[in-house]
Amino acid sequence: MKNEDVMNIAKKRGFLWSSFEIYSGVAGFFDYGPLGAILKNKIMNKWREFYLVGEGYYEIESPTIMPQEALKASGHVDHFNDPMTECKECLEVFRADHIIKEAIESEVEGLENQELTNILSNQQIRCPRCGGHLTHVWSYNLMFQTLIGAKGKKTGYMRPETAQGIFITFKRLLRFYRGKLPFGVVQLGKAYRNEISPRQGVIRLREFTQAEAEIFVDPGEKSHPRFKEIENHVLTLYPADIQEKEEKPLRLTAQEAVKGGVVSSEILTYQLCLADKFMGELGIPRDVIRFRQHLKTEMAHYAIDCWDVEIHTDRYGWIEVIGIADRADFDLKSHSEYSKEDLRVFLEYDQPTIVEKLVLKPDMKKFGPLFKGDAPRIMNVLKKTDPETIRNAFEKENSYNIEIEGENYQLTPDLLSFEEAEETVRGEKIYPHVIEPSYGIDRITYSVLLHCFQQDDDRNILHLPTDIAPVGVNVFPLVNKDDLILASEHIRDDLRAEGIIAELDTSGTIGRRYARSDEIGTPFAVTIDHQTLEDKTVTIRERDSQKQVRLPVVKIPSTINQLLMKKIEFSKLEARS
RNA sequence: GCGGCUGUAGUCUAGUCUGGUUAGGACUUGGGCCUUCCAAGCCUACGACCCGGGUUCAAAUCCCGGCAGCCGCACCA
Repeated sequence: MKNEDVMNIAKKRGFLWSSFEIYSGVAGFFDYGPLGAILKNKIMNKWREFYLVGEGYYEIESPTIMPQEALKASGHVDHFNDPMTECKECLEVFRADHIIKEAIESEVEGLENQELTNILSNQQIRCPRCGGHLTHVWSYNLMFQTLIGAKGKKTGYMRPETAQGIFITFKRLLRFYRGKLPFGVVQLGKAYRNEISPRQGVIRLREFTQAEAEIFVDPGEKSHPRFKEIENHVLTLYPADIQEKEEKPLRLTAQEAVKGGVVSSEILTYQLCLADKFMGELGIPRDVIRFRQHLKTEMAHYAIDCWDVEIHTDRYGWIEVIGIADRADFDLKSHSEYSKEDLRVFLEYDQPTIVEKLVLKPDMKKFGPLFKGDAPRIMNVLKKTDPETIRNAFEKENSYNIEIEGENYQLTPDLLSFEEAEETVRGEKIYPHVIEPSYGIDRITYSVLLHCFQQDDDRNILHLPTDIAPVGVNVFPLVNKDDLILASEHIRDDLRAEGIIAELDTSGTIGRRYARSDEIGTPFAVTIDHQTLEDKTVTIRERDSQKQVRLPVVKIPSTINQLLMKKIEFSKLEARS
């Protein structure tokens, strides 16, 4: 459907409102209204059904404010920081590093703003559009910065993604999973990016909700135990080379995608299928979903393979709603280096292997007195050096020099001896690779509204799947007579007691009530009429078919519940009655 | 961040150019009448000049600034 119609209805009926409206609003922020909040929660809960229940991944919740160090390690402090410059003449804004790179053809990544400013003036680089002078370089950081504590000495940022909370707590998680790969951890929550000029409604938000899973796997074992279950699942794949050739996307089964090397691994393909099934259960039609592989140029340097799940929209074209990446060992390695914590996993071999090894034996009686205070430092370096190198040096030059912080130390054969030793190696420590499906919940919610909405003549219908529709059932007295209203109230209360969100509407005529009910996507309506008072039966009306079935009042709550949970079909009820 | 266009009830809109009485209409919504199945009809009520400043006896209307939206540019690890 059309963006405009959907957004109008979303606004009118309480799904989505732009935030801070009475203060004229702030771009990039949206409120979920009463129905929107339920819908979003139901989508998130369905996600949990897939990943927590289905896959057995546990959920964690970490803070939305993160200290600078953590984001330094993740690369966000440096890479999320764009150096900008403005032309004083035509007022055009540019990325300073891009301009310089083009002008002098050398890499300037990682330079300070002052250095970039100096290069701009020294090299007399001018505005590429009008030749005007450029201003000093300033940083535009896409992270929201804040200060932690009363004295505000510690810099913090609103997290730009939920994933980092999982990587940072990896050691604890590994222990929780008793040290064995593979395992998955998920987090659902808010993330923040201070976009320069967000202008695409709920598609580009400054505060948005992510649902991310981090699946830690053995780098040598990227299969999936349940791949068999999905091997015939057909996906619409749009690989990088096909994009470059400007050809049409491929329709392949999961098995074909793996065998043909289209997707880099079984587990990644499994994740694509899972995402496809998820979108299907949200009522997104097949033909508006495709899986687009990142081009080499757009893929982060550490990623092995990355696929975006894209949904087609009339307004914004194909939009990314899910990113599924093989991030390799980048994050854990980086956090290991910055935090000095060992974030590796011990992988035990099937069979222990015995290796012949040269072992270095320093003669501490001579070593200590000779180097005195420096001895521990030298020992430290020696431990990291391959004994073979040292022995070779001794054979050639009868000495081996090491340099530590400018100081030079000479080691001679009398200080060290070598020994051949047998060592049993039971395994090795490795950084697991990370498979990351990352869902943009707001974009998905928007896509669901967009593609479930339908206009037939004058009738607006939101064809939401029954299990994510905000209101489960509406209860209507056919006409506003006291005894019918009273009976309706009882039925509504019975439905609520069953755990169903049920509403009573007595306003306007019956047709108007059905219309309102359809427009917010309520799958069923129960109508109370004169016959109800005589034989204790009511009708259930199905939103999509507009058909009605008459059932005894006592059966209503359980029947509606089963219909909503998709345990029975409405057409089966029809057949029975 | 830049430029152009725009901003009147929940929605669509008249009025703005050319300043002047109580800002008009339609739909929606609330209440009522009627009504025994899909936005019918009748009565009735609620509801708006984006915000701030300036000019003027007087500003929805003219001017300046801000905010927001749309379009184009730029940005989008």
